[in-house]
Amino acid sequence: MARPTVHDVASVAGVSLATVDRVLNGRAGVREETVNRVQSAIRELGYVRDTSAANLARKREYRFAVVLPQDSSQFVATLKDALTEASASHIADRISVKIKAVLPEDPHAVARELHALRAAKPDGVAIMAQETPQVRDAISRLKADGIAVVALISDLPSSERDFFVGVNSEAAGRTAALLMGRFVRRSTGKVLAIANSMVSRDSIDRRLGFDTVMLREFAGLDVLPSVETHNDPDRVRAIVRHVAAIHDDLVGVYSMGSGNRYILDAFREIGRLHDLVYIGHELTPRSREALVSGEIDAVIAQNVGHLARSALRVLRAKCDDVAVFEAQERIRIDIVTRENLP
Amino acid sequence: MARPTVHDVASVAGVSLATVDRVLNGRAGVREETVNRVQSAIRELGYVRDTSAANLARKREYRFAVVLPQDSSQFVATLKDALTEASASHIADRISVKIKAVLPEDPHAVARELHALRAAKPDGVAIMAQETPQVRDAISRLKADGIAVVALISDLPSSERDFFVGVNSEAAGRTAALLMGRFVRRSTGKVLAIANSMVSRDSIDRRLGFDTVMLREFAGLDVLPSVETHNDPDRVRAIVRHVAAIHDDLVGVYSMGSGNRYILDAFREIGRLHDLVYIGHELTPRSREALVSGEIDAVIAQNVGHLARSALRVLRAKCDDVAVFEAQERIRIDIVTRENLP
DNA sequence: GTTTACATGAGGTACGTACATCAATTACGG
DNA sequence: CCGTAATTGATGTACGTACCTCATGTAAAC
Repeated sequence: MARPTVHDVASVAGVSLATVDRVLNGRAGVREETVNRVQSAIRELGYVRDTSAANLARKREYRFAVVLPQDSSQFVATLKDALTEASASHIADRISVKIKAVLPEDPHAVARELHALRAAKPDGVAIMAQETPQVRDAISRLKADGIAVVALISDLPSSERDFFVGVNSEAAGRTAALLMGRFVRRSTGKVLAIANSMVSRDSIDRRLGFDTVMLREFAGLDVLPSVETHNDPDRVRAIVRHVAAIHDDLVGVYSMGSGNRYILDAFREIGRLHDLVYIGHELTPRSREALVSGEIDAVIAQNVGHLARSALRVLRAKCDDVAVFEAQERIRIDIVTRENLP
Repeated sequence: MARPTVHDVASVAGVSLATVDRVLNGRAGVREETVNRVQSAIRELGYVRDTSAANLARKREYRFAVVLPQDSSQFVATLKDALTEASASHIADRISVKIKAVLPEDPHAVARELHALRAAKPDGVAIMAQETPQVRDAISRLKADGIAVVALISDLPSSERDFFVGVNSEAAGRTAALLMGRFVRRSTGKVLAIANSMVSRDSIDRRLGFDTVMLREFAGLDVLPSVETHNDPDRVRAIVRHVAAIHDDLVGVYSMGSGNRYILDAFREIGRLHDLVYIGHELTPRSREALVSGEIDAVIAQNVGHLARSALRVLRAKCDDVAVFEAQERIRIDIVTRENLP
């Protein structure tokens, strides 16, 4: 009835505690035959290591680092808060988290930070960055040092990262398209797709997903070529005025990046905010306000609290070489409207 | 730097380990002045008890029970699976979960089960049931026995439950209405609101929320009086045919309960499934299929995995008399479409 | 036969906490 | 000043695991 312990395993396998310990912790000096005996005893009893007791005995401390882009975006700020909160609630689990901010759009800065991190010998690193050869290389070195690595928000698929904590951007774009197509009441018209920058893989994938669904299901709506704001208010204003002037049949705006501020401001200035369907990404204090006021119709979001906790859990699992509980770590694509605001 | 232990507290407070222990565990025999000294030392050091070590020493076992309605609904089935999975992933945390199924719609059956549970002296109970005087009373007795109680899915607000794990039904209904209003392309028409039964508080609240938003924002759409299916396929078929015949301007269906099967079947029979906007509740294998095929346009859901894990976490927190991490336990109202299916 | 390497056992200490026992100190009423 | 009760200290054991040392066994190599 009670949970079996190493003692039970030892007596069932007919060996001493020390041998069970050697097998469990992969230490040398045990004949293969004995290893098998111990392992079948483990299976027979359904023994599972008591991680909390093990961590206690080990005085284990998980030291994690999170590399985030150092930009003023509210999304990154809320993510940072969530990480801080999550690590605070995890002090009991012996997890400490250091947050490192690096200049975004500079692959060398990220690689430098990752390189610097190696010296601190953390147990795991979560990285939110664009995939570049430099970053891939730095991750490779971290892995060589035996450090757990997870990609956060943006996947780094061709790197050696252990796991990706985030959502499928293409599906997020498809979801945005579905809402756009269904929220727009007219069957024809133009849709503006606007992003901070279209060099990031996420933006590209979102656009891809968006176009897929728009073409397939809402062929009457015409998605204009993506425009880039580069986070410049003047540029945004110019673009918006230009687009609105040229296309008198503009019916919707899809803001692919997390920065909605300047875009909203520009549309508000020309008094078009309430008659356009506006779909954006990420829930921030500002986008929340805009949802409530009806300026934004829906936001495609990922729960930052979930992201933060998930990243820490996955890193810990990778450190302990334990299977990740996939169902719990699958980040959902949240659709947030003014009525289901969390 | 390192986490303070009872030893540190003892030396800072200038008392022995035994005294700190007495204070921490609320045992008698310590002068009030000394208690204060110890407590200020705890505050000063920021000491937090190492729960895993404490549980180890205590040989603590959390024995929880979950009372669910014994119906054949897929939603309850998936919830049960999620609970089983969650408890399996929590064996490491010394949590064991017993699931009890009781006849739904029978307050006496629930009360009987709760009464029977008292004998087993569990540490906590999660209850999914309608609020009735009998249930309220039974909860009261559980609480008197010092058992932690959380309401699951449906709140039991005027009972003595410690916490509610679930979503605000009224907000869920509002969300459904927003999607209905925006998905329907015509500005006038009839909307059918259909439920298994309208006696449950959840259904009433959903309907309330639904009407609020429909009236406020989509006044052209007329929501018909709620109809009850009582889970009877023949009855459903009759209702659906009747409604479709009378109202040739039927544009949408809001299925307020979790059972979509018969309703979908009936609409499919009369060939109306693809030209009606269909909004339902809860993600089940069947509703998932219907989303993919386009028969259902959106589903308002709650993540059952999250619900299950949340219930267990909250019960444990209540047992340890520790604060609940609110942000993590807030269940979101998920909007699920074919494009963001989890 | 002796050396050597390897395999295993036996036992201890530690982690941070709980809990029990008993001795020692203090305070107070008579 | 004594007796008694309340308070506090000192110490030990336990929880399940990790990790260390030392002893002993065995078998192959020399």
